[in-house]
Amino acid sequence: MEIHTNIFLGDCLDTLKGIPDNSVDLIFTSPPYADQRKSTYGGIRPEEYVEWFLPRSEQFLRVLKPSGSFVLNIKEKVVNGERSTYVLELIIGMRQQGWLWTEEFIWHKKNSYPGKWPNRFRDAWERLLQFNKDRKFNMYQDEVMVPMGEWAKTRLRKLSETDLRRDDSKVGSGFGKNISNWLDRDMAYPSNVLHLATECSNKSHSAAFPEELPEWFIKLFTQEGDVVLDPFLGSGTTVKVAQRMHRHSIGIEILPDYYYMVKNQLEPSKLVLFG
Amino acid sequence: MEIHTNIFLGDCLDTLKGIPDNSVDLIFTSPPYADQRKSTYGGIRPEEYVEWFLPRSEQFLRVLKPSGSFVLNIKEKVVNGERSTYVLELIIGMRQQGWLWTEEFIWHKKNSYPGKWPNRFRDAWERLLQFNKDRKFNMYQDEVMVPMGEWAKTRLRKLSETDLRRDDSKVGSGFGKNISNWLDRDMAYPSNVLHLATECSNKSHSAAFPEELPEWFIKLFTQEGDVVLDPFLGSGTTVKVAQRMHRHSIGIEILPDYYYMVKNQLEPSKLVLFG
DNA sequence: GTTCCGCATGAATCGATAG
DNA sequence: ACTATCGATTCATGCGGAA
Repeated sequence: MEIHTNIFLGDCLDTLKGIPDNSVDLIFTSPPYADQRKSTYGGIRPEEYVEWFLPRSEQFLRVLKPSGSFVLNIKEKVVNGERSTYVLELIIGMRQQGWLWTEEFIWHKKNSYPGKWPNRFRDAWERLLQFNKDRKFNMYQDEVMVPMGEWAKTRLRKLSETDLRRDDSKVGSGFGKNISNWLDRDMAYPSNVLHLATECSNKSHSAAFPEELPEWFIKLFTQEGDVVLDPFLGSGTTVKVAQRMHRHSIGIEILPDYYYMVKNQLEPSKLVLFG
Repeated sequence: MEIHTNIFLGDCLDTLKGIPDNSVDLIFTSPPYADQRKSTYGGIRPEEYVEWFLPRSEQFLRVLKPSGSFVLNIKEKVVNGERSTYVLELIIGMRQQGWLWTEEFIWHKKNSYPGKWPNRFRDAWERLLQFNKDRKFNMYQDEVMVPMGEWAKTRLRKLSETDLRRDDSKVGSGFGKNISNWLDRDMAYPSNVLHLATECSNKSHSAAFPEELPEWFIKLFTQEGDVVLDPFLGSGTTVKVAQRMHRHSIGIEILPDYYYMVKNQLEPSKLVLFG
């Protein structure tokens, strides 16, 4: 199967108009945060953020399949000693647009940026807002199971005997599905809190998020051959991970520097055999 | 110094009118969440939550000292497959009321309620919203420093003040002192993510939150002799902890059953020497 | 006294069933 | 159609009794 990784140079508001309705399985992105300093990337001011974002999320809504999900990594800045409210207003605005606000995951950054302020601690978490188009959407929970706590080890010893007997009878009837069910007993489903370290800075291009972040949501919300979109590509982490995981992907970036950097780093489209 | 622990039976909207302006150093509370605890509290519906809460938070704003903080423990429930937005609207409404939304702490509940659903993982976190009246407020960061390193996190997370004292008296010479030396060596400031387990099972009266939660914020935002208010007292965790920590406290509870239960559990006002 | 094991129990959420 | 109630699912924790 050939995996297509297409990246575009431009504003996603315009570029997305060339993307058909209902064609994307997962949108994962970390947009430029609102920033006081006009000079930096994007440089949208907090008070303008919602009106800047909503026309774009309208396009996201259009291109997303009804079975797909939109995961938005965002965190409000501190402005004048207060947390800004633009993320709250954004959620409310997107719901009026037709989005369903399904869930808010927390990304707990284990090694957050150090620092000390008189009236504030280090900010060690970010929001991962999950939006959907429809109440029924694809979710492959088994793909992200995690090892259980300590007590499982002692539990398993006792269970194993009856399990084996059950497995034997099942095997006799020709189906071994229960084996994996029981073997998976040391695995549990995760919660809506993710513990990931921020990417170490020994890489030349510091990304906004570690590869584990898009990887987790790509596993959770897509299968191989599905289409992943990142409309604010940045350093390209999302499409790199998508390509590695055998998902088609579309990336859009407004800044030429980032665009060409990502383009050079990506492997060319190629045949990928799997099965 | 005598520590006063006053609890009132009634709706805080009315009861607070007897409390003077600018007289409270910390408000820590966990109001009944929308549609939760219906059997006991009647259950405020999500659509009515903001208009129910705002008149009360107006009183909170009045009684809080300019140097004080208001910490609100809350989490929105899922309604018809979506997260409700009443908490977001509440934040926006309180800012219009004059509150500053200084920070949002995350309480990561390591032992969240179990369950499996096709489109959702277990909810393992709650919000701890910090509001202030003024940009300058009291914050005693050194009081909540934590040991550094992985080993320290697991070993000492639960080491409360009483535990430390017990170690000292038990060993007398060597071990306790080693621990405290080691404690002093590399302490770090915490972040805005708190890891605490919920209290469950066989405690005499299960509280909505563990004692560590009010304890942490009482340490952070007050000194001995300051005044702590919990306008939705519930099982009384906040005032019990405040009393133990030598802070004056005011608790208000609308349900007679809870009120009398807490009243019976509290130690009578007494002379407390500290220095 | 320790360590180990069993068990109850949560600020949950969904889907089906009933008025 | 819209609301209220109920059963099923599931995992970390702390207590109490047992080895």
